[in-house]
Amino acid sequence: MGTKERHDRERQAVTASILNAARDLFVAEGYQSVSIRKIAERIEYSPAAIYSYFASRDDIFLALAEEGFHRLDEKVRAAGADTTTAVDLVRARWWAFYEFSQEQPAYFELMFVDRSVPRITQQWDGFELLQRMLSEAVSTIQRAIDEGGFPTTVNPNAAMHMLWACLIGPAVIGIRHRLASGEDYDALARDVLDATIAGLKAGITTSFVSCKCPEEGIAGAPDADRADFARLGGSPVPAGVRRHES
Amino acid sequence: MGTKERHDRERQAVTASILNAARDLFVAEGYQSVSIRKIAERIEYSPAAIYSYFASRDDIFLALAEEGFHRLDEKVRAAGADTTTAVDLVRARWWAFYEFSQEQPAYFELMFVDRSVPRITQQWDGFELLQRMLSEAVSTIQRAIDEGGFPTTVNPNAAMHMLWACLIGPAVIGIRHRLASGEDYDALARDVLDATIAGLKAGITTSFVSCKCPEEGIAGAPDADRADFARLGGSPVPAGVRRHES
DNA sequence: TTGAAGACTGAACACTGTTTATCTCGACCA
DNA sequence: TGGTCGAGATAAACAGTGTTCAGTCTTCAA
Repeated sequence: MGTKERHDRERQAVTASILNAARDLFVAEGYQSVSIRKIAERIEYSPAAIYSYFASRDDIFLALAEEGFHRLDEKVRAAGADTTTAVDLVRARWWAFYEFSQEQPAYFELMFVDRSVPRITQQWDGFELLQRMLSEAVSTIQRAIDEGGFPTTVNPNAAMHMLWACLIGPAVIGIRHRLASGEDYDALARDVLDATIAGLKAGITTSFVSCKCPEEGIAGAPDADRADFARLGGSPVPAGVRRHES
Repeated sequence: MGTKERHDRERQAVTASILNAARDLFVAEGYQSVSIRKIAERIEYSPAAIYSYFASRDDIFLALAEEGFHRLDEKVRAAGADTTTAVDLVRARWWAFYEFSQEQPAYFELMFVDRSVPRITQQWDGFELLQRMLSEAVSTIQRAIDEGGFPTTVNPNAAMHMLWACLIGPAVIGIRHRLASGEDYDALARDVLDATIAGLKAGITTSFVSCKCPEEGIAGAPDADRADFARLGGSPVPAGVRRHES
């Protein structure tokens, strides 16, 4: 009885067409101007039909954010193939992270900058990928420490978070065109990356510690129910964001 | 004939009440949820009335952004009074920048993170203040170089941009709650600031150069008419943002 | 053949920023 | 004092938004 299978295939096809339409609009005009009605028009369905595939507009963006993490992962993995030292690999991969922000500003915005959209929790489909990307980044730094590129006093997890935090700045500045015309965005990002790596090499004492046991962290957090387990790409569901709730 | 003066005073009073209402909503709920109708309700005017005081919703936010730069300026000036070295003063003032982002997230968002809102050009009222803040930040770094806290190879303007860029990351991560619960936002920001300062002390070669003559920069830029002279807080007017233009 | 389940739609609700025609009222001049 | 002019405020409308819901229509199993 292949009817159910066919049904599932059809549902998947429509789901994919919604995501395709959303992605087209989103890459072309930025995600703020992607509306349910525009998507509906593209796929030749009524706006209401979309709500039997995605619970809300944000859920469409959540799916696109997952796609974004896949794209970022691919780009980062491809970077630094020609490097010899682990420190150079760290540099090349985090430079790729910055490049991604400028090549795919709409994705980057969704994944790291914008409010409320990617509600990334342990339940989220892309959570495992995210965890893998993070641990990969940490282990590359660990290799650099083992090779002697970074001092042994460097905490690889803190260093990973620092590189990430440092490069979000130049990325946001680039996406939002916050420099004077004539000033070089890439040069600023390069300087920031160099300074951070130099700072790590200089062996600063870091105070950032990551919570190894999320359950404990959640239980101990003051706003445990809201905070859930947001990480890097994710934010908790802000209270009162859904307009039509009350 | 005091009628004109009284008229002007009344206009100013209504303008102020619009800004007060906008600020109240904006600090309480974030600026995304500030609507013309909500402001109108607060000041007991019709929504349309607001348009004889501000040309658009964004112009209200532009005024609030200017206010934000004043607040930031005050906070930064007050910081580091107890420091002895210029490097410590640099650290204290940029730490104040980060603190401002967490204490006044709505202002910070408006000033540095969000799209399209602060269209800050040379014509803008707050431009002079911004220029003064920037040159103050640069000269503090220059003092640190003169004192021997930073190597003489450090370009103070590049260093200022680097510190700014580095701290925007932790600020955005904090505003958007992008860490796992249990992880310490302030610790991450502190580590980033320490690493950047350590990197500067280590004497990296910067490639960022600032355009000293904005006119030339504008003329030379590919999209000169759109780019104008956006700086730090500012972004050019994005094409087609105003919905009712065409 | 019937009934249930699912997909889809049109219309509506409650919003948003902004524009326009209209009206009111105070100030000025004759 | 009476008339006129203009600034300021408004109601209503326009075009858009996300979302919900009652109803229709198709498909499929019993």
